[in-house]
Amino acid sequence: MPQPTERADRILDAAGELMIRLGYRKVTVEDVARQAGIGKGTVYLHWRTKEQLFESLILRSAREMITELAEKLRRDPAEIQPHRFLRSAFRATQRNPLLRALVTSDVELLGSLTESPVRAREQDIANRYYALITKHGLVRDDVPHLAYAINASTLGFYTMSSLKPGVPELDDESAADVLAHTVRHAFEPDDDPDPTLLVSAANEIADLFDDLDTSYREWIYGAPGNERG
Amino acid sequence: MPQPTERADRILDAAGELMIRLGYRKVTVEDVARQAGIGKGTVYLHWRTKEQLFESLILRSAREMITELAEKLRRDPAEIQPHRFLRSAFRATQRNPLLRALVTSDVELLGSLTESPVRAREQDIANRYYALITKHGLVRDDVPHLAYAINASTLGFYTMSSLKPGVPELDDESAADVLAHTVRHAFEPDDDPDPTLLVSAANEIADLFDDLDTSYREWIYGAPGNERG
DNA sequence: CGGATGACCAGATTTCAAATCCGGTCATCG
DNA sequence: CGATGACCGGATTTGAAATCTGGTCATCCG
Repeated sequence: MPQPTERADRILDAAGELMIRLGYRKVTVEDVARQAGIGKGTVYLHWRTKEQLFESLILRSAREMITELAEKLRRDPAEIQPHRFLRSAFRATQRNPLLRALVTSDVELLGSLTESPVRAREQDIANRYYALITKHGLVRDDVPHLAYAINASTLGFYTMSSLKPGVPELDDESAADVLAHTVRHAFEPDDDPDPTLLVSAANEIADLFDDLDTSYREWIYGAPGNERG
Repeated sequence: MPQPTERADRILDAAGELMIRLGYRKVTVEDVARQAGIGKGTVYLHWRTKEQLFESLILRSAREMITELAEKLRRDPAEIQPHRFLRSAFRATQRNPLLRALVTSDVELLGSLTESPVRAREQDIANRYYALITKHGLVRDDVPHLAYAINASTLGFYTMSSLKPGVPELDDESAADVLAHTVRHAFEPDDDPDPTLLVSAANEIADLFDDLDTSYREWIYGAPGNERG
């Protein structure tokens, strides 16, 4: 059982570069191995199938994003406010082609990975976040179907460029501002939240993220012998 | 030059039924003719190409929707308020498979029609509506990039079911309510608008819709001899 | 006559079998 | 004992022949 996550990372780097260029379908395991400077068989010492290799790749991106958000949260607890948090999540997603492909269900890039369990996990995190901000009173209490509401009103920002060629494009920064405005007014109470309350809420979700970070790490680098959750 | 829009409508009915069942690509002009009880050549007395026939079909649906919205607007000018108007537009779109396919860029159903000029027209109407509600003070004045904002935060409601299998589905009625809530709080002023102001705004856009109605009618039923805009 | 029709044409699409490719294994090598 | 790539069978691609279909127009009614 090879522990060296360093080699696993090299393989994932190779897979990532090829995937962004060619898409899941057209990348062969042999391509990945060659690009990583190892033999094909070696890839299978880390993952049982091509599919699991690429799921790990996406999960690594998700993990990077979660880590980044957790850090931001600890540095500035006000970041827990929906309009700030969802703005950062949007920016982080837009910056990473793999995550962008994931939320837009980009078949070109993801191929059959569209239905991968990673998506369900992301949704799971989102739901925990919603529960938490609700509990801490960071969203107004007259919003019907909060999870649906936030998901729906947010989703369009991710898919605009691919679905609405008519509307003039907006740079990510501006789009993020618009998203923040929408969330701020549509879902948050009019008054600014109590700062001390922000701290506890921020810590709570940052802790959750740290847990996820660990479990993601396990999944990504876990040797093929270990079964999957 | 055949004037009988009655026959044109029968052809469009046939095309519509087949398109919803099979999608643009798999419907043949001969199928349409047979279903309409006429000869294939007769179809070409009304439209120059298969593509224009199906564009007319979609345009007819768009026209029905516009007519319905204009009526509603005249009956109750308060319908001009963004949250009311966009709610109705959403409901009307969801009810019509063709329009739904149009806003979601459903390739399965639309085939190459995805890039048809109809989409640009729809966007054009939307922009005129935005300009009008802005002029009449029906949206708050601190919203950055209003057109983009409304488009983006609205779009997700249309694409939720196809892009987010994770989130529990919501019936159209409830989803429309959520949409209305979002628009009301994100983009409208806190205070309710002046009723007399609503009337003039409502009339103005209803007039615009009547104009569009006429020009759509021209396009849909115009004989192939007449050139296209 | 003048509107309606369907046989007809060329280009596009589908079919199907042969050729190639690729995910996954495992005997062998260092 | 970890790493490798030749090898296997099922999946995918290829390409040429067969079929289909958008669009035309000579002919046929009313």
